[in-house]
Amino acid sequence: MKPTVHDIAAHAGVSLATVDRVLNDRPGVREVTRVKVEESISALGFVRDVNAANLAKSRSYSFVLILPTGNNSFMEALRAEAMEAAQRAKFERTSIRIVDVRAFDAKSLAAILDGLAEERPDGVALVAVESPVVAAAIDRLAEQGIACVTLVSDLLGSKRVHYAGIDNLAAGRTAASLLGRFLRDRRGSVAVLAGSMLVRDHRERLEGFSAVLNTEFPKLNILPILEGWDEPERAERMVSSALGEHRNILGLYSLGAGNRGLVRAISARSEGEHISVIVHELTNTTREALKSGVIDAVLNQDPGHEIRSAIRVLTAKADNLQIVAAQERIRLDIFLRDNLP
Amino acid sequence: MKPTVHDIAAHAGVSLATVDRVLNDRPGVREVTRVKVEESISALGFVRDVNAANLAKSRSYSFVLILPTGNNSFMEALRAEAMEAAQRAKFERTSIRIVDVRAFDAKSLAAILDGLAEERPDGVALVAVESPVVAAAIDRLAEQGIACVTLVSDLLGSKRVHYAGIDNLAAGRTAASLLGRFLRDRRGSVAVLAGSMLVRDHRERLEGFSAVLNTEFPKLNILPILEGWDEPERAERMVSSALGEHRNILGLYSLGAGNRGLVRAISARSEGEHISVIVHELTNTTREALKSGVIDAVLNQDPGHEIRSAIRVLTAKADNLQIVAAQERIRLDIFLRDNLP
DNA sequence: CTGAAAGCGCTTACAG
DNA sequence: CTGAAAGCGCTTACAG
Repeated sequence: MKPTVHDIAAHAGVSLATVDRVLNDRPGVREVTRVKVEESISALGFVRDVNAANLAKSRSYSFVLILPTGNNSFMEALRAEAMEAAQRAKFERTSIRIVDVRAFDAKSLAAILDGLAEERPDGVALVAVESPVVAAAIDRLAEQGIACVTLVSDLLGSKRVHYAGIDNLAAGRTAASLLGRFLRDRRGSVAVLAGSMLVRDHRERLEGFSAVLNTEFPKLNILPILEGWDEPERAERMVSSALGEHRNILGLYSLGAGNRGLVRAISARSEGEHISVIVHELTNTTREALKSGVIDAVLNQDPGHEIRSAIRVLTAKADNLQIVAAQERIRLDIFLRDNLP
Repeated sequence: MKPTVHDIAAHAGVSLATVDRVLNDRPGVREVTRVKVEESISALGFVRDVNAANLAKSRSYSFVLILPTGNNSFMEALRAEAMEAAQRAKFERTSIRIVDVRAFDAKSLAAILDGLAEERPDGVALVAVESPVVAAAIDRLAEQGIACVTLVSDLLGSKRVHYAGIDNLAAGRTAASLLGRFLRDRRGSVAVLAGSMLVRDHRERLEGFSAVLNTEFPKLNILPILEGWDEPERAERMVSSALGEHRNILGLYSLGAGNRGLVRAISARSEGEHISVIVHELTNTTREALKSGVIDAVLNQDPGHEIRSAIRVLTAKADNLQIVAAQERIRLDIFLRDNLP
């Protein structure tokens, strides 16, 4: 039988309360007593039942997820997953509140974070915006012992305890590697559609992409970056005019959003050979384009995994428990037409 | 405040025991009483605290994982993950026993399954072997209410409650799709190295591979399958002689194990242009070959995810709870040199 | 068919 | 600094 606190108490000749004090590192125990109890703990191989402890404490967790608004398909999916998770969490004494913030609005985000100092949730997950005011707000929460996890977009240099998202440098490198292989031995140009070079994710993807393409596939040259602001209409215009202007475009990497416009622009082409296209995030648009052959590959991050992971990590941090690192690593999914889920 | 059984009892004017009977669908409650309690439950929006219930029941889970022996890198990784999971499980009142069985030995596997009828674990996970005796043994356990989950290799037609593994047809299709794109427009042969055509996984991968290659990439023709029995030495010999015999081999798909031999055979070639190579499972060998450029892509299933998923599913089934389907879907990972974990 | 009481493994005031 | 008792939200004999 697994030993319980009663067994420890009996073995050490102390009361339950004292065992509990030692177990939880609470003050007010004489050194000799503490040692005695600790010896019993290791002698009997005691491991605390966390669920029972949480029940006794009436422990419940309260987390806040701060998600950007906007009609971006990916962010919508992230929000839907967050709402499902919130629903399931109720059964495990965990309450999850979803807070909206305007996308890329560092000031508002920081203000929301500061506002949480009063509510004192057990943890916060946020899609970070790269800004010193946000980092400072995260650090203030950290001071108070409120753990912050960055979601999708990281904020290095802040005191966030974990990042639940993909490695964007690796994503860019992977895109280049795939595109280079798809275009094996051909000579020509590659267009890149980004959202904005002000966003770290996009900069990192571009950096990884450029590095691999330039060193490993020197026959392919990257055209000036198209900044589509993640807007379908603008993306369509930019891609269309690029396709018109440069007749030797062999490949296209879309590292941001707005892929509806990109698909329209490519589909509108009446002539020319197949262009190899790699985009990010599996949405209805990209799924259909993958099936129809307009897009060759989709790099994806699983919003469900990101949300579940963020919550698991926050829960673990709240109780100072270990996480299973491999389980929390967010994969870069590569989808072809043939392995769509 | 979240309502508890006490609140339900008070609201319905009955005792805790009766609430419990209704909650757990136990007999011996008059219909009127049952209705009264159920009304209170929905009126107060009661949801049962599963952890508290498990504590009260002194509920503990006992699962058996049946894993094939052999020095296959993938199976070793699976076993290592199982042992880690067993370690972690102790903290959650779950005991996991790992049982060895000779690989591909249907009779022994069935005997082990039958032997479990006495032990009566709460659930069993096994790497299935395609055989009627195994299916029958799984069904006998199912009759007794012992849930079986197939791991890595499925057994259709049996009463297993879940399959924790990849879609092997999709894996084969993906391999063909990648290889076809890597070899864009070229005309030549593709070699396929399998373990054995007697194993369902391998047959399915080949089926998916052939289907896509034949329909979408007609310039590539598949050479007669090399059966390497998952043994490095034999694989090396077969690949070497195939490379010697067929001078127009452009690509190679290894859908089984024994990749150490394959890498040696390819590395030994002194002449000829780059051959595009796609293999299964990320191991030390394939990781290094990916880095050095001998291999172009690795299709992988995450053994850690498979083990954790099997255990989560068994736990859920043991208590008749829902699983989060998306979380339990085992992805087909595609690794290039650029997105290695 | 129904209920009062004890218990699962821990924690928390409170008293000393 | 230490302990006895009650309690977290459920379930389980046992009695009626």
